[in-house]
Amino acid sequence: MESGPGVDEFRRGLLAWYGENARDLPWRRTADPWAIWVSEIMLQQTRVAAVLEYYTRFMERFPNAAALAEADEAEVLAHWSGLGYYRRARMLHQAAKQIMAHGGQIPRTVTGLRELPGVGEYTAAAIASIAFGEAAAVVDGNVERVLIRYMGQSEEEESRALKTRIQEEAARLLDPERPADFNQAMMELGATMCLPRGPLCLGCPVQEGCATRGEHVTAPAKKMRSREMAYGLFRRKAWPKTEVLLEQRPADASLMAGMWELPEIEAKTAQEDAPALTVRHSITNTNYYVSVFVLNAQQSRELAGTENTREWIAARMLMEMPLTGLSRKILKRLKVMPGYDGPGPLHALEESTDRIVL
DNA sequence: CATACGTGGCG
DNA sequence: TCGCCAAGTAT
Repeated sequence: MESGPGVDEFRRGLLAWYGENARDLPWRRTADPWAIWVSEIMLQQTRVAAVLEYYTRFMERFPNAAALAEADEAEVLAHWSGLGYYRRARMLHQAAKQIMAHGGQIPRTVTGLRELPGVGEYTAAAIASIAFGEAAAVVDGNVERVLIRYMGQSEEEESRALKTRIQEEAARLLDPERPADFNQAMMELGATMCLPRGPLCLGCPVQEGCATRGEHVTAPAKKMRSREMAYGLFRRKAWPKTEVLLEQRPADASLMAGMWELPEIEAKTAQEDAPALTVRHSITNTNYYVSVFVLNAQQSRELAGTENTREWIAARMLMEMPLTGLSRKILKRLKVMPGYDGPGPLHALEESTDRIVL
């Protein structure tokens, strides 16, 4: 009853392939549960390439749960700024506090981990297996796609039944001797070989037992909406004391609550000059076409009133602000704040930069 | 169970 | 200028 057809071959083939092809990623070089936990949260719905730009810097500042628990939320968000899904950062912060309030030990089991805010079925299984060796099968988007293809799928199967079948198949195939490697191998296979479109079946280690060799129906996508808007980059004082006007989103906003951004201005208002910058920014299913106008302190008086907090922020402080990704992007493009040189500590605004370039 | 939640890159 | 994604969770 233990192993159905082909299970041993599946495990052997997959693990051998993973041994040869695993990408060298920072969170694969550690056995520290905290480091693995942080990586799993950052990787939720987020590309590896994007996480790499944040992970090391975050871990240097918050090397353990205690460090994060002691930090202010604003600083946590500042280190997450641009990564998206900020609720993840808030929940991770809450979870760290929760752990420190209960003795400081990270739970070692799926059941225990599942209690933590921000840790769902996938993440609990990932941490339990990778950090603690529990034989729990992970099912993320990659694994789901791999298994649907591997098992085959009938037209009339209900989605609930399919989910169950995927979970069961993942558990059946899981190598109980090496759950950490097996789970990561499954995800790696989905991420690098069993691609959503154009799967690389010829190089697939489990091709032989695969029912479909790559067929996969994808759900029709939702329509994108478009919206035009404009931001004002209001500035005052000369370099290096330059300040820009920022506005804080309401604490109860559904989107990016409590984070700071440039003040929005009337998109239609006749601006004398062309925008200093135009960018597209898509959030969920809305494409924002954003124009940014550079304005002076005088003109800030023409701003519409708001309940929100507005403050003049020194350019050199921007790195420490929990900015929205869009405002961060704009401030970097306009060289009001420096970009990152990849992973590493935050660096201060360089003194060599003479003045704002527009 | 559907929906909201962010972002940057690519064709 | 536009569609689609990528290691999910909470409600």
